[in-house]
Amino acid sequence: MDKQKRNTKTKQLVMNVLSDSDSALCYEDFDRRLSGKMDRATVYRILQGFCDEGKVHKITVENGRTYYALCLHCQAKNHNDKHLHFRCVRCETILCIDEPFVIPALPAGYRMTDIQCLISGHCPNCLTETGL
Amino acid sequence: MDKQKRNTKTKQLVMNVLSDSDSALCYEDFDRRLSGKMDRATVYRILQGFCDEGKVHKITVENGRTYYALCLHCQAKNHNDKHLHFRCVRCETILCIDEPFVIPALPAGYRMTDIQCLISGHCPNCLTETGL
DNA sequence: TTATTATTGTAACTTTGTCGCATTAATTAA
DNA sequence: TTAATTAATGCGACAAAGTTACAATAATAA
Repeated sequence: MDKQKRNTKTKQLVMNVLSDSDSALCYEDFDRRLSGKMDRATVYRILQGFCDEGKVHKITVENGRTYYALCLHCQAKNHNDKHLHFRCVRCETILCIDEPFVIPALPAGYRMTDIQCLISGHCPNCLTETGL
Repeated sequence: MDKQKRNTKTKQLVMNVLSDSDSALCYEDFDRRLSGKMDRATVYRILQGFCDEGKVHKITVENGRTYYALCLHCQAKNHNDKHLHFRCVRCETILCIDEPFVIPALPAGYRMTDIQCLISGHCPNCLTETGL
């Protein structure tokens, strides 16, 4: 029997932050946007809850931080599959690339349940700004 | 002017641990295999040095840990490209898949410099053991 | 053998994230 | 509307990952 969830003010606030952003956010981002008014443990718990519900997905980045993004296009059932993420090495923005991509084949004997693909590089904005 | 590197005993020990393993290792693994005799900061510094030299590459995993693996097949120049890694969710082994894979295309305006692709699932050994 | 300086160990520190527990508040029943 | 139930929150303590400053040590070159 699952615990039933409650629709609290804090959850709404976190969800608003997610909705208002077009890129993935790490804890620091949430803390800043919530003006430090919400406890760290609460933020993490709420985000983890959203992940468990399939509303949000996690992106683990080389800087050791975890980023969270709303699952808009992949809300359906297999929201764990086919995630392609992009990280700009200049402005450090992390975002979801919504275009489908070819999932790499594994050698015989392996079974895939999830795939995380993170491409680093320059986003369009930083490319123009640096003139690369 | 780059600092010149020195070939120290500690570096050799760390390199031996890497060579003796057929999977990627996290700090905890190094510490265990080195019997806790080497300082944490030293281990991290040496591993970071190997990464900078292109001998080793990093894999960042959802558990928040960083794994390190010898760059055997991709030793050449563009060792950052085309990495496909596999993580067994049962035995927690992380390894490099040496087969080439199709690098996903980015939308126009983006430039890729690196790609990290981590596939989670069951490895052949755990598949047989669990009878899945 | 000596001088130079890269490397190491130590300790302190930062950041990320988790956990137990008392308190608060959302929901349900009365 | 009020009272009862229990999910959710805030707090504090904690653990793990990783970094940094600095003094001591040890490769390398002279």
